[in-house]
Amino acid sequence: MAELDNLKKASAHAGPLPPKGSIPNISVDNLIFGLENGSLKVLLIRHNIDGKRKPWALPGGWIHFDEDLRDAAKRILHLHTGVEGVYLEQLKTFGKVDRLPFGRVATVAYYALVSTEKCPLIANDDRPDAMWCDIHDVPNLAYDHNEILDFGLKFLRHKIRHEPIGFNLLPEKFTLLELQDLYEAILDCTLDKPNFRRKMLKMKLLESCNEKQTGVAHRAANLYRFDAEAFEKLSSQGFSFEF
Amino acid sequence: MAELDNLKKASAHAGPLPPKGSIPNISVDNLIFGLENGSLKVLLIRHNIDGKRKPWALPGGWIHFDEDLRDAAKRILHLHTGVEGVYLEQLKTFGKVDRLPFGRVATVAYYALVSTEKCPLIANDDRPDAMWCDIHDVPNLAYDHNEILDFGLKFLRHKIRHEPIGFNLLPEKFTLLELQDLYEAILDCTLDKPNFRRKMLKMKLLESCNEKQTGVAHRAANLYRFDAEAFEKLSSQGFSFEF
DNA sequence: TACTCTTTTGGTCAAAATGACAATAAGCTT
DNA sequence: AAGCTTATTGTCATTTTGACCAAAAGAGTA
Repeated sequence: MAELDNLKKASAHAGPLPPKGSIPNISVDNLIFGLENGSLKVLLIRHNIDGKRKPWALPGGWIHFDEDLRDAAKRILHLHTGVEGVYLEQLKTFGKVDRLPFGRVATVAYYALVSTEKCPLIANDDRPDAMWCDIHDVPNLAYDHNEILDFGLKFLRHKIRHEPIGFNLLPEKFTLLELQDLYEAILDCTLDKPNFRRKMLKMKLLESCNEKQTGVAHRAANLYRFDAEAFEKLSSQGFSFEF
Repeated sequence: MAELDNLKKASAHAGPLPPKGSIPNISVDNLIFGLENGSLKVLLIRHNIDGKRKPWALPGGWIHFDEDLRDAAKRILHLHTGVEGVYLEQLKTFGKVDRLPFGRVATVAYYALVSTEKCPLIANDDRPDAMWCDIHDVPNLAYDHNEILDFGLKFLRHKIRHEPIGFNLLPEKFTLLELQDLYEAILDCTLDKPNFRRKMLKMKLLESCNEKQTGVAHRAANLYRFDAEAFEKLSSQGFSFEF
């Protein structure tokens, strides 16, 4: 049968194989951005196989036959790092012929923005090493994962100016200064505080919590939360977020 | 061998099979937008198999083992429609478990914007029917192709406001009114002529051809071309296209 | 309590951008 | 030459932006 030839070719590799029940030739990889003390991090893992440490990599793996792509990404992220409850968005599919040394595999990259404090990396004997790595100190990663990261970072910088996604990097309640620090960290620039505040508030996307920051040795700032409902409403009226 | 089980599962379908030399479980589909008389079109094809007409669909197909994703999309587009020389950008990968009635296939969707006059649909005995279909009159398409189209259309509307991609829908030399009509067609709104002109010219992305429009029964407008070089330069300085 | 320190928050002001619209210029047709 | 249509330029009030100043609020300390 002709198909069998193709199938053999598909699995003709000397590296990690897709386990039983998973689709050959496709994988998912997760690019998880986090914010910690005002600097941007990315979540990396390192497999230990037969006592040998593999290079750092994005957490990724194979897709089950009966599983949607995003579900697979979510499962694998949790499996490798213990991170749960993040909303994954598709970034791009990377499919160069030679991106892996074994066989032909296209990988669907997903990304998410989280606040690292809400995402503890829960170690476990079955799990690889995991770390939040500062975006400026990323080592050589496995396969084409540096390329995926570079693409994702550019994407993030563009996207944060045109869509209100930055809020995902912060805890639910945040101060305007925390939000501003986030923009400065991602865009790598400095912004004027009063002007930032004015522009952000005028969009009417922030709802005051009527609560103050605590534990600071100076005037406490007001806390806000992102008003997703207001955003939906405005969007449907043709509003377009800009920063 | 365990892998062979997976491989069989991968090809256990009763529908179109990936031919020998192609990757199972992944395909590409092309979403080609065109502009004709100020209205937005999309390129559709209809296969004839054993004299039976299949439903209209986006032009797509299987990827060769030794072929990059975009190359596959390009080859297949040409194969089915005769359209050549368009720049395809990746849109998104669609991979729901049940998106096809046979087997599990994720499809990487590519899109392009072209001026229809530059893209004649070259018929050929081996080719399916092909047409430029008005965006308002799209019929029920095969599989999840309507979903792909809807996603692509939303994507286009957002993107055209934030990146200078609209120029691809026009011939190399165009008038400001043609450009404005394009924006109005895609965004489905009306714009003020002098203001549109002012804003567009201020961005310094248009280079005058020092030529006039011909064949019109009134004052001929000046022709412009998109200055990609200027755009690159500005972009690298942090400039961000907005409309 | 009074004073200091730090950060939030509320302003001002000139410059630039926008939206609405009037007016002029250019080129074809009759 | 007159009329028609569209291109192009210009005006003006309003809004938004960028730079910067200053008052208000707490927390800690003398």
